[in-house]
Amino acid sequence: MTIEDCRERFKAFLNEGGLRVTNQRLAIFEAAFRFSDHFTADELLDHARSIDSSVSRATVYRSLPIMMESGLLREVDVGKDFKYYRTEKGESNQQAQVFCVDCEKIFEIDAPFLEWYSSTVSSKFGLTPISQRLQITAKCRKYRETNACEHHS
Amino acid sequence: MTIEDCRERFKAFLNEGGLRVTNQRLAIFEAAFRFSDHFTADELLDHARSIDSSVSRATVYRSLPIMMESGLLREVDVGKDFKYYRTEKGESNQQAQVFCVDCEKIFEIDAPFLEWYSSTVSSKFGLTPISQRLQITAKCRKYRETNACEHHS
DNA sequence: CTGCCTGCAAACTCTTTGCACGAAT
DNA sequence: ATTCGTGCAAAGAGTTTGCAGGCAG
Repeated sequence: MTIEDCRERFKAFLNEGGLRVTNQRLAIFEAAFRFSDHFTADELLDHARSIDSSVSRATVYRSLPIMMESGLLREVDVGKDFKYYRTEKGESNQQAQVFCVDCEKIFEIDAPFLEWYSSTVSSKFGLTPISQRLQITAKCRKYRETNACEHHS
Repeated sequence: MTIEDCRERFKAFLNEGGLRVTNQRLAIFEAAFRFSDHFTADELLDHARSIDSSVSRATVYRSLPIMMESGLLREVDVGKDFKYYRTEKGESNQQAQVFCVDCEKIFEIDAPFLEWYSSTVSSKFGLTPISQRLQITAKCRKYRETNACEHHS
């Protein structure tokens, strides 16, 4: 999906839900989609303000759930005390994250077995899976030695 | 490992690290090992206080990292704004969690492939895995309908 | 005795919320 | 004209930390 597709989908989602298409919401949308990568709520606020300086922190936090419900945003929890987000442009939903505690980057990889495995396991407990995530925490020796690494997430 | 083994291991860990064996630390240890299941920092505080009423919240929070370093405690993050903990009595470290959003219980299951998979993936990025977790979020239809379920974690 | 440990309370971080004003439909 | 949306500032939750006194070694 192109960003134009996503923007239309976002507007459609707002309309369908009786939600209003405001400049702030659009600015937050644009800011989110300018990240090629994971970002935090704080970083999103910065970028959104560079597009529309009136955007407030509260509106960012109020918009995040909306974008997640629309399926355009995904929350990534790596066990820190804040969350990362990532736009969802229609890729596979069966991904795992490798989070490096040294360079603090997040790498996404395909894990095609995840969904199958989750439903197999859940059904044993009489449960229905909503989502699954495989998260690997790792360290980077190169970064520890040189305080830099060529990784890009 | 029996709880006695674990207690000795804990004391040994403290001694080796030049840390002191205080009544509070022992009370927190005992409290943790009386849980057969996952618990929160708050619940741990309650139980520890029933053993030694002088235990404070601060000491609980200061003890948790120590117990994790000793390998006797594991942190379980289910994406809520607080963390769960679980004592580690020497079982497999290759487990996945199924977290039910309805009854809020956590089910642990063996996932023997996890470690292998993690190191395979991490090495592609030049990283060394520290830990991995597969976490499945699920819903319980029975609980939603009857507000009760017979699950036990 | 020495210095790590402790309880207390305040501080911190990220996130959420109440309120009155402002803007989309 | 209606409502929903917004910014601001304060509240909230869980966790961490500075400090003065306390206890283990």
